[in-house]
Amino acid sequence: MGVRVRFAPSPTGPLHIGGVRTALYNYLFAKKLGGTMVLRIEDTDSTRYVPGAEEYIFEALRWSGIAVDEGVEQGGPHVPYRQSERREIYLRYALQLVESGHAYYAFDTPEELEAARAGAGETFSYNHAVRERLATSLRLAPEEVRQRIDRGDQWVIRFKMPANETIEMHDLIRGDVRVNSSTLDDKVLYKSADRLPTYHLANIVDDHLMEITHVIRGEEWLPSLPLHYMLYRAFGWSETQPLFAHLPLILKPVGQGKLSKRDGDKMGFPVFPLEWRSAEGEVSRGYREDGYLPEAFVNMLALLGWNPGTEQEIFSMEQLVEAFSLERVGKSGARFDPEKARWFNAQYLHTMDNDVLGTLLQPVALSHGFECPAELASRIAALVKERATFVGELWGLCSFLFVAPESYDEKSVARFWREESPARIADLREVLTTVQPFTASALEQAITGWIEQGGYNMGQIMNPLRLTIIGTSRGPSLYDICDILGRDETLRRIDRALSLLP
RNA sequence: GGCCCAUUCGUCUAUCGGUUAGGACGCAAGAUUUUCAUUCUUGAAAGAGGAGUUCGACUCUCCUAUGGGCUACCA
Repeated sequence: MGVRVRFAPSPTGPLHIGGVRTALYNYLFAKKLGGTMVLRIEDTDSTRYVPGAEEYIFEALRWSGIAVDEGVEQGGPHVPYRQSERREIYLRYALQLVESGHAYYAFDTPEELEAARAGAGETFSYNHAVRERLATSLRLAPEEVRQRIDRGDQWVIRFKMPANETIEMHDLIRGDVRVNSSTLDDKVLYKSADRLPTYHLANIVDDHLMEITHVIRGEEWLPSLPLHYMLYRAFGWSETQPLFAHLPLILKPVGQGKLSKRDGDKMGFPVFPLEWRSAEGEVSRGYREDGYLPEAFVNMLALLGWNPGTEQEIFSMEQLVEAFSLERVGKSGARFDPEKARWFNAQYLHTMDNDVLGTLLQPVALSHGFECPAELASRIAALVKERATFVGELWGLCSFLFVAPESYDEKSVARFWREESPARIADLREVLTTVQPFTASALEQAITGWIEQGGYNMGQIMNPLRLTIIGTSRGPSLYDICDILGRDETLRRIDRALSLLP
């Protein structure tokens, strides 16, 4: 049987980039091995359900280019893929565990547990040491248990974690891990209040039923791995238990802790793939809306915690699939670096097709009131793309081609506009009236020839000339600029500058 | 507090007992350019500390420190 992996997010809000990376690694692993990628929605906490979160997850994966083979949207042999629609399944399995003696009913109310915790300090643990004394089916007579349930008392089913047993586990990234079962507590598997399982039960049951072969998830799940091993054993599924790989976490760029929703706004970079508007109207930035190219975003995420073992850094999705392996995923948490994210985007932008960039530029120009033919837009894109990090910067880098300068940058004037500049530019202007054709190469020839003839140096002439035409001292080749502007506009701008500048 | 995981330049990382510890981002300098950016070259920059094991440890073991995660009727 082929490899089957799953990405199983909880619709409690927008997926953050750590989640996207987990999905990505699952996807790369599956595709590399010709396997299947399953998307399962783990909405077993009715109190934390956030409307729209599910659609957000789907769209984020789509935008990132992470294709799902089976799931809520695409269906598959194990429908439904939304856990809230699988309620009966979980109850059946929870009951099976009670019957086999691996789990038990507990009637403690949340308030009672809270009181117990408060009384015992932080050390209270619902485990082998205390369970016999609590209100559970372990202590209560069977009739009373039945009575309480029939009466409608709230109950939960807890896993009966054995005492003092060494649980030996294996992780594809971390190697062997062992832990003594006495340090573990009796986790709730199922709650009567909403007739829904908790993560642990639903997870194991679904991974088993959906024939998942590899569980690739965040490191925050490592502490519950022993429980999951014990659950597989209790069900008698150890033989077909999936292999586990726990991914290192993505940490804040500065300070302590893992990357959180709030870091983005605080430090000026998105932590979400797509923009998200909360019910309260709060807006969180997204990579897509910030102008990142999905290919760059994915490339950047892939290298955060994984490396190919070579010095290659730019990878298409196909190349990532080809190069990916869990063996080369790192063990330690990776601090997120917004600067490197920008660098990746710039790399992709610089190699983007000029025609494509041109079509992106056209609507922006139009929004500023300028109709820009495709061919021209493409030329302009070629001229300025290497100076940009984001598509959104393109307009700012080329707007001078559409709008004549209203004023002249003070610093540039102070630096380049000399006493003799007006006369020389006026002389050069006359040369420009005769250049034929008015193209970049002809202009270059004519202007450099004139400069040489006059015994000037390039900077002495070109800098003031640039100032008159675009109003600043920075930008692409002036010959190209004049070419695009055309003779009339070029001369008009020079005349205007000569009348305004000292 | 308890349990688990981790620890190489500021950051992401390579190294799977023997290397001048390599690359990338960022930073600095230089070159190119009419300017700015790009590009190229160069530079500064690292094995947490202490014990072992070994002819030899960044690499293996232990301890300490630090960082991270978990410790819910959340995932």
